[in-house]
Amino acid sequence: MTAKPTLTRNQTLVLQTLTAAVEPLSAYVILDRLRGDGFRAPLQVYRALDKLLETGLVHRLDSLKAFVACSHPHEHGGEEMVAFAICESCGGVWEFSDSKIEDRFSAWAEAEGFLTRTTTLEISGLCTTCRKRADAGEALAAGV
Amino acid sequence: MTAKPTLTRNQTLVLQTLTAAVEPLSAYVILDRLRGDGFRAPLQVYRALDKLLETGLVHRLDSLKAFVACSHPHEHGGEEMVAFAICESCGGVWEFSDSKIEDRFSAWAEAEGFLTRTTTLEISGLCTTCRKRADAGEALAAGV
DNA sequence: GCTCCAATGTTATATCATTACATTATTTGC
DNA sequence: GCAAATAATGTAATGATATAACATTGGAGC
Repeated sequence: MTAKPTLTRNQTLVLQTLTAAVEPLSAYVILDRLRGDGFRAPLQVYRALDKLLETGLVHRLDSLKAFVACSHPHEHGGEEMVAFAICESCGGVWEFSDSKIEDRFSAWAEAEGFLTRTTTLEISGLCTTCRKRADAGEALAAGV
Repeated sequence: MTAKPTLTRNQTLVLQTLTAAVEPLSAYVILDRLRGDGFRAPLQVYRALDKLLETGLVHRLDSLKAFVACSHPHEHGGEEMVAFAICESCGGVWEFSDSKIEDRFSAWAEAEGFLTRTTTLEISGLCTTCRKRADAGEALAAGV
């Protein structure tokens, strides 16, 4: 909805840093990676993040206290309910949305008269790759 | 599943504090409320919380960095996927679960080979009471 | 009593986030 | 263009949340 939000220098740098990273990054890690670009204080990162979160270009993973670039190529700033799967082993994040999930939350909210503003939907565990590796490791440890 | 976990003194005190509170409490607020009972350091609270979280008697609301006593009278320590609605205005929390939501997350996980360990499902907004109050306030402000 | 292990106490520190205020850029109206 | 208004930035200090490390205590089982 927000039509092409032109980003400032700091916002661009923060977004680039997140986009280049494979894992979610904490604000302080972002800060460290941008010291070469003149960043000196956490607030520079947090302020850029605030704007990026507003426009939906970045998401905050509450369960990790970390940030990721939005992987949805399509719309930004929308109201779509988005969920994340986070691998505890490799740190990978999968962003997905499911209209049925959204429907059920909406149904609950409507029944209760609750007006939903923001959502935090995160599941943590092991991704398929790490799960297989863990299984192999356990098998080895068990002497199989 | 965990059959009647006998709580220690500190765990009991922390749980009582959370149960008595109407809103979620941060660890440091819990600490302050228990100073009269001899609590002196954050770790005393966090350690008690760790155990209470393990057994499912308490939940952590990641989006608030705060803790609430579990309102489910039935089973504890179970694997049930539980969701929370949090009112940004009054601080109230509603705990609910929906097997359809659970099913959809499970379906996604199964399709991706993801092994779910923990979930964070939180929606924030306005509860029905606060929403009505807000509407009334706006109407007033608009001079209606 | 002794041993083992879980729980506790205590200090220090790590990590995450915001307040407050001064300064610089950018836009807007004229 | 130019001044006023607004948004973004810089900087220092502080607040809020969480954990590490290590010493001590308290029971359960023998």
